[in-house]
Amino acid sequence: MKKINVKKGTLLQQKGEISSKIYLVESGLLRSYTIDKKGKEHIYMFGPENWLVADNCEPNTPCQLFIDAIEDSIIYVATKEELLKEGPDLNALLKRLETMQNRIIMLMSSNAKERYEHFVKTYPNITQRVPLKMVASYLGITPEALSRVRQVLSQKT
Amino acid sequence: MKKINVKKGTLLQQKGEISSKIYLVESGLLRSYTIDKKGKEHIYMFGPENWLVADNCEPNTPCQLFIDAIEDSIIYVATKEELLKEGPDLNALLKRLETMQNRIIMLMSSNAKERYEHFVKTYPNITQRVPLKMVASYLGITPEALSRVRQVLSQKT
DNA sequence: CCTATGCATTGATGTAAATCAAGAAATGAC
DNA sequence: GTCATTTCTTGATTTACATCAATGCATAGG
Repeated sequence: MKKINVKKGTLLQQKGEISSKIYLVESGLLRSYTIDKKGKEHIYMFGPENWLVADNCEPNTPCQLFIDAIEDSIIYVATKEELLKEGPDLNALLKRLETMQNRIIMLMSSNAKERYEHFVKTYPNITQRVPLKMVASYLGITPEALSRVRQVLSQKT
Repeated sequence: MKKINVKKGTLLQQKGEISSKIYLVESGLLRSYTIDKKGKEHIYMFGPENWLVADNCEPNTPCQLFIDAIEDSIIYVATKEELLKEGPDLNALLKRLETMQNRIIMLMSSNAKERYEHFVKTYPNITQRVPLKMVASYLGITPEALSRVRQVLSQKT
């Protein structure tokens, strides 16, 4: 498990690579995202401190996700084989499944405003660290739509 | 790990229950779903033969999902504790993560037609076994929208 | 310091899908 | 079998959000 420093903007993994790695964030902020056929970016996950960032693709197939650093970060890198050998953290895996379940339910049932509220709950401390357009991309809405949602929410306070 | 027979329509688990179980489907078809505050149903997952159906909620907290049988089914039931003790199937877990990742990307980036095509790929053999309105609920669209999508797709063949 | 580049906001317009409504078809109960 | 209930389809209308476009603000680089 190698420890590395990366500068803001560093691309750690490209869509299409075969042996996608696992990244454990010690400090800083990563993001994983995909680009669809229309060239549009969709953020799959943010990786702040202590999060595990990875592409859960099948072994030995091209991965789907790009991973890069939104902030200068210190991260541990491991191959999936390494992690499997030493026995992965089951609790972390279950926690991950829970997060994804919540996200799926959110995406199926929520409008723009509810999605934003869900995001604030899931990532309480990173709203100020991430540009609005990335939050919008994570939520599956446009920056314009998110801007308007935040406007009405801020008027309520 | 108990083996049980359930009739079509049997409710195995309610939203709000504390000790949610794990269900391994031997034959038949289960579904897990939630009901939002407007009373609308959202299907989280179908469970055909050999699928594992479960609510990935935190231990000892109320679960989110209802689980019931869409067909007469034969299933194995286990508590999460049991499964953790005997060491869960890592490959199945990773496969599950992959499925969910694909679903999330689909929900963020696809329109009604693409969602339906994604569904047919993910569950090739159950389109005929599941009423249209449930497929629509799984895809996060209305039955009306799905009906229209299928109409234009069938004209193309 | 000034200018270029990217980001956020705001307004006008377009559009996919939701909602509402009614009828047809399928399914199930008796 | 008939009747009742649910599901599916089709059409008309509405709506939330996307798209397009313009402007204002930052931040970064020379």
